[in-house]
Parts: sequence; C-alpha cells; structure tokens
Amino acid sequence: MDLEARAHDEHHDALRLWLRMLTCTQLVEQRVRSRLREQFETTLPRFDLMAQLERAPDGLKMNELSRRMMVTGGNVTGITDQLEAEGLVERTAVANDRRALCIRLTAAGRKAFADMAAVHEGWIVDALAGLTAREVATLHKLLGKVKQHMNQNVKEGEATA
Amino acid sequence: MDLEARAHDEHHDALRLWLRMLTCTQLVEQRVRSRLREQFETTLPRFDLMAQLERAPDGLKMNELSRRMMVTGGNVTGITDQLEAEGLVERTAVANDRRALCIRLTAAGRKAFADMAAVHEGWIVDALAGLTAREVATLHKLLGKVKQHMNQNVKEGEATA
DNA sequence: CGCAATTGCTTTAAACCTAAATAATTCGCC
DNA sequence: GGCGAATTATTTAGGTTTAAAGCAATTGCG
Repeated sequence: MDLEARAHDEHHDALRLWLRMLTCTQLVEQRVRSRLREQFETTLPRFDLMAQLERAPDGLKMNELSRRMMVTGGNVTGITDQLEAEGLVERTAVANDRRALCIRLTAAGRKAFADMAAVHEGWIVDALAGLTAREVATLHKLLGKVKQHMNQNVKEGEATA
Repeated sequence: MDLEARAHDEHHDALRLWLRMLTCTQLVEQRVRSRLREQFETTLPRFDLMAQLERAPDGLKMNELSRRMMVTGGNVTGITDQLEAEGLVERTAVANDRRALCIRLTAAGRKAFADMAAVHEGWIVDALAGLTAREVATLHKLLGKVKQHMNQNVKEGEATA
C-alpha cells in the first residue's frame, strides 16, 4: 500500500472514530437525560450547573460557570434563574466588583444534588460496565490526548500546512 | 485497599471518564459547528442529515433517518423541510405505504455535500491528530465495547442486581 | 367487513442555546 | 481625576431540540 492510500485509510479511520465517539456520548447522554426527567423531574443542563457548583464550595462567577459548562453566558443566566427561583442556588455579590455575581448552592440545593448525584453515578458506572478498570484508564488517557490537542490548537484556524 | 474502597475508586474513575468523553466531543463538535457555519452557511444537523442520505443512495424513510441520527422525528421533519426548500433533498412517496416518505439527496444536494464532506474530513483528521494510528484503533475498539454494552441494555431500566 | 392497535409523519408547547446588543462596572493610562 | 477600552452579566431575537399530542394510513384479527 502506498503512502497516499495509507493516508486515505487513516483519514477514514479518524472519521469513523469521530462518529463512534458521537454515538457513544449520545447514547449515554440520552439515557441520563430521560432518567433525570423521569426520576428527578429535572434536566441535564440543570444537573450540570449544580454539579459544577458542588465542586466549587465557594461558588463560581457566571463567567466561570459558563466557561466550565462550555455554553454561552446567556444560557447560564436562564438556567440560574430557574434554579434560583426554586431555591436551589443563590446569587451573591462579589467583593470589589459590583459587576460580578457569585453563584452558590443553597443548603437545599446541596441536599437535592447529593440525592441525584448518587443515583447518577450509578447510571454512569452501568453505562461503562462493559469495560475493565484498565480499559477505563486507557480510554481516559487517550481522550486526554485528544483534549489536550484540541485545547492547544484553539487559536489557529489555519491548517498546520 | 479493601474491596469497598476499590469499588468507590472505580466508580469515581467511570465518572471521570464520562466527563472527559463529554468534554472531548463538545470540543470537536463546537469547532465543527462554527466552521460549518462560517465556511458553508449550514449547521451540523443539516450536514448530518445529508451525510446519512449520502450513505443511503436509495434514500431513507423519516423513521429510519431519525433513528440513525439519534434525534426525534419532529426534529427530522424540521430539518428536512429546510433542505427540501433549498432543493438539496426531496421527499418521494413509498410504494404500498402512503404514510411513509422516502428522503433522498437531489443532484444539487449530492454536489453540495461532497464539497463539504471533503473539508469536514480534514477538520476531523486535524482534531484527532494528537493520536497515533494505533491509538485511533484502540479508541475505536474500546468505544465499540461501550456502544455494544449500551445497545444491549436498552430494555432494562433495573440495575443488574 | 369492522374496528382496535400500530405505524409514520407532523405539529405544538416548553426548554435550551446562541449571537448580538445593552447596561453597569472596572481597568489602564495619562 | 478622567476618558476610552475591556469585562461581567443580562436581555433580546431567532433558531433548535425534545416530549407529547394529533392525524392519517396500515395492519391484525374476530
């Protein structure tokens, strides 16, 4: 097989891998979405926002929240509005910067999230139960390379030549 | 380390892997979305629908299209409406079943898709360029196990004990 | 046949998401 | 101090997606 043909095959493999990545995440994600709805009457974005706050006990600025959730700021505003109305999160002022707000879980929010998170973790463990511990580690490592490569090429829109 | 502690760690690893899968797909997906918009004035769902049709020269029923795209039927209806209005796909009747419609790429649609697909493949190759060919193969294989496991557990909502 | 259940697609209402515009504040710099 | 640029959050308008309901056509079965 000549070089050109090999390159062609590898391109095809990359595309095939990408489609499979997409399939896997969608399979898991849709299952999580429907179970969150059925069992907790909530949605994935709401769960995700609360999960981010849970990991940041001192709270996060809207700014930081939207960066971590990888969605736009306007979106975070809307979801925060809902959760605040339900008493699950609270907006508090930030010292020395009256533009910024710090979003925190309330006690009720922490409780509600803890209940969901325990069950949610089980769903994920089940979803990945087809893999051995070693395979989980391998996947994690390889996807780490993908993530690093993507984050490193953030600025350039041009091809690498 | 006792068994319980090990189980706890493995649960944590599964969750960590899941979050990384999500991050990776979102990174790639957002980049593809924005480039499709900038360079071709189209969207990922539209591209995806056309890609499905490209691989099925005889066309697909809405039904089958929504299954393959892993989105709801109503969504496919909307996207098809747009593409049909632009002359890129066409709805044709199915013999012996007046409920069903067969969606096909038009000649213009095939041409438009071919132009995009060539560039798109390059984006994906770039996105995964941090991996060796062997690593791509490993990822593909391991994600295949995840996919198979998910598809096999479709019916049961109960835990495995 | 007659009629219930199913299938295939579309419509609808609500949530989600984005990009762009707005308003308020802070920062850099002289 | 003061002016312009940048930052932070929200609002707005428009499009996307979903779940659920609705319609039309088909199938199955007595």
